[in-house]
Amino acid sequence: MLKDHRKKYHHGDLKAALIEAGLAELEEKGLESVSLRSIAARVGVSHTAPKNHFDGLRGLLTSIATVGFERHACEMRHGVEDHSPGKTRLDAACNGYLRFALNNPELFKLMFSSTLCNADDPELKRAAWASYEVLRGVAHGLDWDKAKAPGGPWRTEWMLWSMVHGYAMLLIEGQIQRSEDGTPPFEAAELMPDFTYRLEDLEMSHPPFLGLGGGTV
Amino acid sequence: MLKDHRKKYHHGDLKAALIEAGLAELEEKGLESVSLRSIAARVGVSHTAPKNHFDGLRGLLTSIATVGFERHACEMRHGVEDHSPGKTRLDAACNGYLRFALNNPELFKLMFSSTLCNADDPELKRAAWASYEVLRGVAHGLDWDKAKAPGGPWRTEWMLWSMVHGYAMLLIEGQIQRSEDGTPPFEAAELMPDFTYRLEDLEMSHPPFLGLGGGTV
DNA sequence: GCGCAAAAATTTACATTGGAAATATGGAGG
DNA sequence: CCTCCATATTTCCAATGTAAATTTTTGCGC
Repeated sequence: MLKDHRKKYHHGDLKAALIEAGLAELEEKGLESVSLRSIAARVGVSHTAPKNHFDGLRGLLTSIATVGFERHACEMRHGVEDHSPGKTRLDAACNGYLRFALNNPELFKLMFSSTLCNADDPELKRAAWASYEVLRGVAHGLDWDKAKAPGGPWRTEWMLWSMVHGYAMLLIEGQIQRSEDGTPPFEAAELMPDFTYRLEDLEMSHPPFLGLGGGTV
Repeated sequence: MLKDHRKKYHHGDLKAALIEAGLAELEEKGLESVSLRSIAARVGVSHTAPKNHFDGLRGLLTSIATVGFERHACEMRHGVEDHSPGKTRLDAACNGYLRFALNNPELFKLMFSSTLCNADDPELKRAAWASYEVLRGVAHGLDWDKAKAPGGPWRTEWMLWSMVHGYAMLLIEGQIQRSEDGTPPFEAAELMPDFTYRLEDLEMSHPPFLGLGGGTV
C-alpha cells in the first residue's frame, strides 16, 4: 500500500499528481480555460482516470481549492510570525493575505468560487475555516475606537476580511491598477485605517495561530 | 431603418433582445452555465445569429456586463437621492452597492470578471467608471480622522470600495452566511466604522452624481 | 505459486458547447 | 424588376465533461 512515487504500477499516487498538475495548469492557462482533459494529459493519463479519485471536474477543483486554502493560511501565518518590530501582526496577516492572492490569482479566484467548488465538501470547509482563523486571530486583538457598538466581534472581523478581500479582488481583476511590476498602489496594511490594537487580548484568548480548532460559526 | 419590435422581418432589434435574454439566462442558470446557444434559443434564433452583433460569447457577455454597470450605478444613485434624514449619503450609496450585488449576484460576478468580459471594451469601461464615480463622489466627502496620511484621496476611495465590494463578494459566495430570508448579518453601512463626514466638500467638487464625465484615472 | 476479486486506468461513445465557412433570405436603392 | 448587402441559417468541426463497457494491474486467501 506504500506509495513509491517512482514509476510503479498504474501510477502510484495519481490523486496527488492530479492536484499538483491542476495547480500548475490553473496559473498557466487561467481559471476559465483549465480543463479536466488538459490536467489529465499533463500527468500522462487518460481523461477519465480522475474519475476514480474525484467526483468529476468539480471534485478535482474542490481538492485544488483545499490545497489553496492551506497554502493561503500558511502564507498568512508566515507573515505574522516573521513580522518585523515596526509592523503589527494585523499588518503582517493582511499583507500575507494579499500577497498570496496576487501571487496565485487564478487559484485565489477558484477558492472563493462557490460555483466551481463544492462548497459543502468537509475538507474544503475545514481548510477554509483554518485559513480564516488566522485573520480572525489578529482581528480579535483589536477594536474600533468608536464602535463597541452592536454586532459583537463578528463585525470587526468581517469588516477587516471584507476590506482585504475586496482589495485583493479588485486588484486581481484589474479594477484597481497596479504598477508595471505588479506592485499594488498600497500595501494591504497601508490601505486600512488606523486601528486601536489590543494585543494582550489576543494573547489571552487565542493560542498562537493554531487555527485548526473546529470553532462553530 | 426604424425598429418595429413587433414581429418584423429578420428580427427587428436582435442586439437588444439578446442582451435582455442574456440578463435573464444569467440569473436563472448561473454565470458558469450560461451559453451562447441557450441565449440565442431563448430569443428564437440560431446560435450563430449573435455573431452579426457581438464578437462571440465574450462580446455578448461584455455588453451584458455594461448594462449591469449602468443598473448598478442607477441603484446607488437611487439610494443616495432617497436617503432618509437619519442616514448619510455614504451609507445610502454603500447599501445600494450591496443591494444590487445581492439582487443580481450572477450579473455582479460577471461585471467584475476580467476573464469573461473584454475589459478593454470602451463602453464597458465607460459604464464601469460611471458606476464607480457614484461611490467616488461620496467617498470624497469624508475623511479619516487620523489618516490624512500618504496616498492622497485614492486611499480613502479604495478603502471604502474594497470594503463594500469584499463584503458583497463574501456574502454572494456564501463565505459570510446570511439569514434564511437572505438578509446579510449587517447592512453595508453598519459594517463600516465611523467616518468623519465632510459633505460640504462633496457639494463643492462634485456635481450631483452625474457620473458619466470621462475622468482620467 | 495460483486464481480471483477489487481497484485503477483505458477505450469507446455521446451530448453540449463555441466558432468558422458557406449558403439562404429579406429589404433598400437603383 | 434587379442587384447589393446586412442579417440569419445551415452545416461542419474541434474541444469538453461524463457515462458505460472493457482491459490491466494489484493484493489477498488458499
